[in-house]
Amino acid sequence: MTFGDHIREVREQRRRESTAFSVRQVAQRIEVEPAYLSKIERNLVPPPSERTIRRLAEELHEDPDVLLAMAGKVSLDLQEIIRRRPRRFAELLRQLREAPDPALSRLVREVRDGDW
Amino acid sequence: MTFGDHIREVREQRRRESTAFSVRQVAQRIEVEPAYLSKIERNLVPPPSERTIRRLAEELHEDPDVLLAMAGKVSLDLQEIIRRRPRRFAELLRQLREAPDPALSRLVREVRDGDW
DNA sequence: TGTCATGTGTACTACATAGTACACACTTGT
DNA sequence: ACAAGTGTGTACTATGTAGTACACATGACA
Repeated sequence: MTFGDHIREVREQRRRESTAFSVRQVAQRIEVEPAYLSKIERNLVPPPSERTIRRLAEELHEDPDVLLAMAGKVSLDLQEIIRRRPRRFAELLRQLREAPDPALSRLVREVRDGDW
Repeated sequence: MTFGDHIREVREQRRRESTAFSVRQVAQRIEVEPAYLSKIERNLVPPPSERTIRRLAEELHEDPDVLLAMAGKVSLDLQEIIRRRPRRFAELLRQLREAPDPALSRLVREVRDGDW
């Protein structure tokens, strides 16, 4: 599923409950032209900038990192973290590339809880 | 120190030993115009593309991830790893943002050795 | 002394990114 | 019936990215 398809689906879903989620109204709140949002949802243009994706995420209660990933992007703050210590983070990420999801999940939890 | 400064320094250093490291010769081997490499080294243009940075890294025996970081970029293969599981990797990286370097280093080692 | 390589200044270009602006046809509530 | 809101087609634009092409002055060296 493309970025545009997903946005359209989520927006329409919100719309069933609230009427305030027309293309025009959402576009106005995230400060882009309605025609542009329409094109995004129909995949007539590439996904928008990180800034616009973040506003969309907030408006639709979606995870910004997931939306960015669907758009083929990585959050600038994550890039910044990597850039500060490129060797260590590059090695860590490449080691974890093929890690099964439960293992990765456990690692995240352990790091969070300080058990390491 | 900027990307350009660093490249100039490393290239000149290699040159003291080998004569094959003039701007022109290196430029030819990495397949860019000499004038362009010259401008890169003097910071007259922004750092080049990932592709060109990788060729420079190989030519000068430098770590590509470090050069990319100096250029304000993150390797596309690392971005790809994050994009495949954005939630987990986003959380992991943000948790490790402030981790002291020895701790990070230990974690990398532990993951590498499978002690986890 | 001529030639050869060197570094660099200037001008230009192709393509991508991230949108805006406006008009139009259709539907819908009153 | 009509005003208001809706989604969208078309045309255009500004800025960034990633370079190329060529000419020129300088220095080395045989």
